[in-house]
Amino acid sequence: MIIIIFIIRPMSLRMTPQRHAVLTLINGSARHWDAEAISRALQKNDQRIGIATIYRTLSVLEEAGLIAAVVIGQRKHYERIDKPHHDHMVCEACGRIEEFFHQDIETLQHDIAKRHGFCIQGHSLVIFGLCRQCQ
Amino acid sequence: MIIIIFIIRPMSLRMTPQRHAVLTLINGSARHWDAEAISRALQKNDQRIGIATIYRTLSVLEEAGLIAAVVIGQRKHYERIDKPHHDHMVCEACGRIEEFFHQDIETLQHDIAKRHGFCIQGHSLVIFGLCRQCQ
DNA sequence: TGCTATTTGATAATGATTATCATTATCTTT
DNA sequence: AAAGATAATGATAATCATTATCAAATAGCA
Repeated sequence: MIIIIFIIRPMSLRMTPQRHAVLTLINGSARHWDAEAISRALQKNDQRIGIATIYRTLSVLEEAGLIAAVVIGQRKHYERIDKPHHDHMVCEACGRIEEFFHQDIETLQHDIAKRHGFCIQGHSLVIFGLCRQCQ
Repeated sequence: MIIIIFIIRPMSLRMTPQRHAVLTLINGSARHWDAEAISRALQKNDQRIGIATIYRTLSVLEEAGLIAAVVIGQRKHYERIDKPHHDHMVCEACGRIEEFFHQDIETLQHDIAKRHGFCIQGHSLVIFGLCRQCQ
């Protein structure tokens, strides 16, 4: 599955070493990344990529459907695209991001949106508080 | 109720004309405001307040519990504090923000957080899509 | 290999927000 | 009403995340 993601790319999207590095990093775990974190992590691997390129690359990869973006707090985060839909719990103390999925919540969201005559394109649900470790 | 909100202020918080203007504007309707919108609206009323003061005032009023803040998209919005808890549906086309409340969703959120050993401090639920008018 | 169009990196620019600082003003006491 | 202490303002500089610019580099195709 991961291999397929690497090989398939939209028409005219070039696979540069920089894009490959970002994609590999993001697909290497379930973690959520912001641009800064990606830059730092790649630098640690002796892969120095300009910050402007990081932002551009993330934007291009997202548009191409190769990675997923989610806004948590006031910042954009990125994660691998092959995860099923989920929402987030964010620890206010340590910043840890946990994922969750609850079918009933999904369903009720659709119900209430329909009741408002609203055509859903997506949703963002973030529960913030303290994780188990920080309590 | 509104009158009480105006009169009661935390110790050492001074009630300047600027703060009064912002508070009055926000409490004048159920609308959601960002800093820029507030600045523009007040200017229209010939109340010219520096943008730095708008930001400061919003921050102070929020901390004092006199207004409520909510992050929608990547920007902070402010609204009157006397509304019951609610979440938001945001139209991607026109920007309109509708409010909703669904007790079952609230309950299920508590359930799943508990299951994760997570101590909830709050949550943010934004459904984005197209409102009735924009479809 | 050559060519074309895309992409990069460094840096400037942008926009939302916050910090700074001299000046102003609120609020309490006298 | 005046004085005094301290909070608040406005204008502008600074900060930060992000985007735009542009010359140089490079991916990918013929």
